[in-house]
Amino acid sequence: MRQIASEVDLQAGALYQYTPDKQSLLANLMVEHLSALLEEWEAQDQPASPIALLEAFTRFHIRTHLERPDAVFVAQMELRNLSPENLPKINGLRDQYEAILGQILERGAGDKTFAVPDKALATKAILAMLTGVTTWYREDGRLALDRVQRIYWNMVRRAVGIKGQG
Amino acid sequence: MRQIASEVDLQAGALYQYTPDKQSLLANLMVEHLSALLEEWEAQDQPASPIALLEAFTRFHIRTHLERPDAVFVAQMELRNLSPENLPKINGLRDQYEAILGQILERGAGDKTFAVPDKALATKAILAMLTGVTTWYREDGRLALDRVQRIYWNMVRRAVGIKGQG
DNA sequence: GTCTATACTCTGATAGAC
DNA sequence: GTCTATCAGAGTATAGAC
Repeated sequence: MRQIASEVDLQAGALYQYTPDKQSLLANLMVEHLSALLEEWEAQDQPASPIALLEAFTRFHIRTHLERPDAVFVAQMELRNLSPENLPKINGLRDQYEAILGQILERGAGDKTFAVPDKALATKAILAMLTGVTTWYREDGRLALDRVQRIYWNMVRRAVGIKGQG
Repeated sequence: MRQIASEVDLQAGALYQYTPDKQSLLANLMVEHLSALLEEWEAQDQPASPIALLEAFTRFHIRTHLERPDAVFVAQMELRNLSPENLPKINGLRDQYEAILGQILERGAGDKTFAVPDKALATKAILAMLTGVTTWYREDGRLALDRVQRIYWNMVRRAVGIKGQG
């Protein structure tokens, strides 16, 4: 709390005007992060075809996660510090987000565009792969965002068994 | 330290017979974890063909990581708590491990068995995908290890552009 | 090699003045 | 709404007895 206060040029005690305690602060950060992702996806143009939709989601996930490295870091590293009261709420939001990809895979598998033997597992695998960009991406690195998105989309596309283009 | 001591039925002070301080304890845990992975891979039978080698690595990574969930958790979550002296050593070991997969992709790309546009990126993407199993796998869950290995291998195989089998 | 006791520091949170 | 001052507890680590 003292470190946070110092970042905003306050004394630690003054923070308690803005949060009842540290746990609420953490939980709210995570709720806002996940809610923002969900809302931003909803607000986006969503293509009709499963392939275009999967590509849109892939690019969306990479872009949004690289835009907020701090929030992503907190959401990943501080899960274990959520109280038993707050954990279910955050897990619910994570499940909602995961369900977006799950449903895309479902649709693509339904009309035989994708070949995924286990949709739940493929969902988790793809999300882990995509979220992984946040661990190595540097804005001043050798790869521009669009190039990263292309390369990952190429792997996702092949992982779900879409034919063509090698 | 008090929690650790209690787990082994000691008082906190007694732990300092076994480690000079907490930071060394953490660093040693990580070094041993990563070294064990490297040694275990070296000791394994290593197929000659890139495809068989990639499958062997995929199954190896999943199996070993599911065998030591605690070590994997610590290695992922406590990186940020390594001192500037210890961080480079651990990063070096991580790089060594990553290089195993990197070289496999290199070989497969060299003889045109794989089609990977960016080897460094594919390495990171595949590792993130595979390591992700530790976040959801439960021993009493619906999927046996071998089934998980098969499904992931199927996705890895396709992600690197190996033809056939859908 | 383990214990008890303790030094010292840091932490989250509260009280009361302004 | 922010400050100073402070509390109670926990943290790592050390000292000295056994």
